[in-house]
Amino acid sequence: MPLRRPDVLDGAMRLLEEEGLAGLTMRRLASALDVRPSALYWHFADKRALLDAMAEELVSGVPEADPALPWDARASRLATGLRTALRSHRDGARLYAGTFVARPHTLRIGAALLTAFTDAGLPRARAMGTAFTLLYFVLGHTIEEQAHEELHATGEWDPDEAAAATAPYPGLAQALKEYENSTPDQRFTDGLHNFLDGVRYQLTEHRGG
Amino acid sequence: MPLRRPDVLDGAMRLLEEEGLAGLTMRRLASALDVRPSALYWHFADKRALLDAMAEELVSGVPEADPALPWDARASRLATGLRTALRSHRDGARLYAGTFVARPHTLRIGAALLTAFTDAGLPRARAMGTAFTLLYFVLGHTIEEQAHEELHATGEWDPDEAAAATAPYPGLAQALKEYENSTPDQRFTDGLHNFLDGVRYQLTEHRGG
DNA sequence: ACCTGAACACCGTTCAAGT
DNA sequence: ACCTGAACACCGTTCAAGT
Repeated sequence: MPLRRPDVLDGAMRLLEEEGLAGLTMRRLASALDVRPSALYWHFADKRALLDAMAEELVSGVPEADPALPWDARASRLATGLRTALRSHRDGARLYAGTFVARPHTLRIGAALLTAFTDAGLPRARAMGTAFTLLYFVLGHTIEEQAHEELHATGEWDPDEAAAATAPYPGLAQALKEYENSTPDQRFTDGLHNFLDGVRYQLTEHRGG
Repeated sequence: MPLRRPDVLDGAMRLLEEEGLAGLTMRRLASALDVRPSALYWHFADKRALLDAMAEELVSGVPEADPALPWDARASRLATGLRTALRSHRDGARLYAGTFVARPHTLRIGAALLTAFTDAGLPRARAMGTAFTLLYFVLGHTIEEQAHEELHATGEWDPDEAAAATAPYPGLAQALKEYENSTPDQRFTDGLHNFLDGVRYQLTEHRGG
């Protein structure tokens, strides 16, 4: 039976898991699907289109935020849901960041975030900027998490080297150590709460001025 | 006269400007320097090492923050200085984000940011998280800026396509339009100020609790 | 509709050998 | 100390031709 577009997409997601983003090549994907490389170009115009579709697939499961919830709970759930989705595949955050374009699910999440912040009471342009800033936080944090995991998993992490590099800045070394005492989940939640507190602060400022 | 390490680095920075990150290959660099590709490997262990050195070069000019300044002015100057440095070369932000490792200037900037936030009164681990969050903002914002510029410069920007994509979300389309009415500088400054307001809010919270 | 065969124009990297 | 020559093991992509 012939290969279909979704089969190619599925194969690509599996290959990503096994080989990581750097190991995901059209030629390897073809051979995993038992087909010649040129066959893939029947289903996707080029590699970029495949990566875009993969990024879309990745965030397709981010749940809608219940509109009955208050704005901060909605923003919080969207951010957490996005992080979970990005973490659901190896190199997911980097894959997504590399294809950050206007596609249905991405727009859906962006629109929902925006609505949360306009509902909070921010003017539209500012709500847009706030939504972007939250996305930068989620992406940056999750990229960092996954890079960290990858380094440890592949045994590339050298504690001595890290210690040597931070030696000129003992305060930084100490702060990093304390920072890494908490779990990634905890650090993400803390950062998210600080962010939302910042938005609340903007709101009181606005009411006052 | 023979090629030296700094010559290779300089050539690479110039090639980045002309060709962008995707066009920066070892082979093209070699031919720009009038040398065979293998010659480059005498000066740099591999391409990754060259990119790391380029990223370091990029942020080497970020000025020290005057320690006499209040913490928020220091954080603000560091963030602005970093953005300026990243914007000083084509694809600078993407180059830097792709090599975000422990190198002297990067550590120097990180340590300075950390000190700003501990001086503000945040506990060490929280100050560290705050510093990371600010870095995510600067990187994310600058990557987005440069991607936007690149799309316009190469004529790949299609307003009709953009309009069609956001059509299902009129609120989003409208907010994006208003958001893009201001300059990138203004948007960056706004985001930065909101961020610093958030830190100030954390501080009052902390004093109270 | 979907795939193969064969090619094109590239990559990064290694390493013996040259000067 | 610095470079060449020559090769190895890859890439993404195109396109005529097959079924």
